[in-house]
Amino acid sequence: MIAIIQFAMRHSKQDKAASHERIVAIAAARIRESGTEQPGVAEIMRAAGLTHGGFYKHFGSRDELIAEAVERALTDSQSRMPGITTGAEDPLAAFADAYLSATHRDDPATGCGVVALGTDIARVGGPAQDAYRAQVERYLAYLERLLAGDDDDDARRRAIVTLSAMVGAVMISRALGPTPRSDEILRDVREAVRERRLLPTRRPTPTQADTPA
Amino acid sequence: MIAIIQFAMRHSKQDKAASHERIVAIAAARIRESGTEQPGVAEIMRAAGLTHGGFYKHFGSRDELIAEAVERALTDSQSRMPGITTGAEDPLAAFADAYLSATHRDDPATGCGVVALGTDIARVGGPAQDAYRAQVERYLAYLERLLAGDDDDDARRRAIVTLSAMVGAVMISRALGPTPRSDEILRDVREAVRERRLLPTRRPTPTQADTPA
DNA sequence: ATTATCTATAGATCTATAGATAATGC
DNA sequence: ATTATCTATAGATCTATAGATAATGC
Repeated sequence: MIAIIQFAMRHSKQDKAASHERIVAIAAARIRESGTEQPGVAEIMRAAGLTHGGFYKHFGSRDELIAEAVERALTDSQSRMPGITTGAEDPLAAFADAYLSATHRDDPATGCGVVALGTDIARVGGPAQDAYRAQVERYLAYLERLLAGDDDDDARRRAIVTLSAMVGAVMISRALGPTPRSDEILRDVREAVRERRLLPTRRPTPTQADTPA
Repeated sequence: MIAIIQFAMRHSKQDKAASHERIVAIAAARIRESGTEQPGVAEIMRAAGLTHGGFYKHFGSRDELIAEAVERALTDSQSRMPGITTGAEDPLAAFADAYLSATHRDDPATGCGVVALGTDIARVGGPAQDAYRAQVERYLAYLERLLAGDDDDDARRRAIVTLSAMVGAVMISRALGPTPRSDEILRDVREAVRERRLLPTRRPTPTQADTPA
């Protein structure tokens, strides 16, 4: 009665590893798009070309997959960093251009996990939160290195302000959708980062307003 | 057999309005804590001192409540703004102090919806997204006003960069939890905003590095 | 009489489990 | 023989609905 076309059902250990990898990769993309709660086991397995019943031979629970997927989502962006910046004349500018692009805004699934999972991570906690902390540290170390070489040693503070502005800009621009205001936000923050005008050395002019109007 | 103590069951129109209000207020808090998907109808109604069955006399669907709750969550923060800044010697500093505080980080339920709902809003869409856009506009207009009066008319761009940094800092600090790094991020961005060192006028010194090391 | 709320439940969906099936690998 | 995957389903949870109950308000 019911004819189900069954193609490519493999059973080797190698194939199991490939299945596991596919499940995690798909989950890592889906949770960046839709959060850690929305995608169900059945949907993820279907997208991996499998049925939901086999899921528990790969993971002890849905939570276990989500933890692994969060880690993957966060290291994903990191692994794409060298391709963006190596060989660039101005690595910071290249990074800002890629991070604060409409492409990044419009495709959270393949983008930075620090933005996409920002509001979910505190609710998940555990190893996923550790992975988040580690990725923030990597970003800060990276930005600090790129921002050093200026005339004072405030690179750490500049890295913090720069990361905050970049992450905030992408989150807000995504929430707005592809509107002119959204483009404007990406562009203004991109230029501020490129021109290194976030937390620059205090201007020498003593005309600082102590009491604002 | 089953004794249920039934207290304060009222039925006036006035009480219905009060119930509606309570449901929305509770939902607005819960979605900032846990996202727009997690809190269920039954849980929200229980928190409002009601049973889940009565819900559909107040709202056509759960989605309808969520839309109203998102709008409430976003205007909530706006309505608390005057109390923070009016009468302050430096309103921008007062705003930065409140926004980039550990208190705000540690209590999303009563905090800014632009941060708390940032990753959810694009998924919800509709009137909720319009409410988000409106709140971003209000923040930008407010910051632009506070940042004007400097020596150039870049206030709009500074408002964009400032809002991005503030929103990003609170989101990241929340994701990290109450750690030293988290405190550091809040503090550094707070000081950068207070000192108006985000996108200040380009320094007059012509020693700008055109070709970075 | 009207209606705000309550109790009870239908229907859908989701996680997790049990047992069957069809490959791999000794 | 082992095991990766499949089919089928139990159990829990959630939205939404139906009908009962107990107030308000004419």
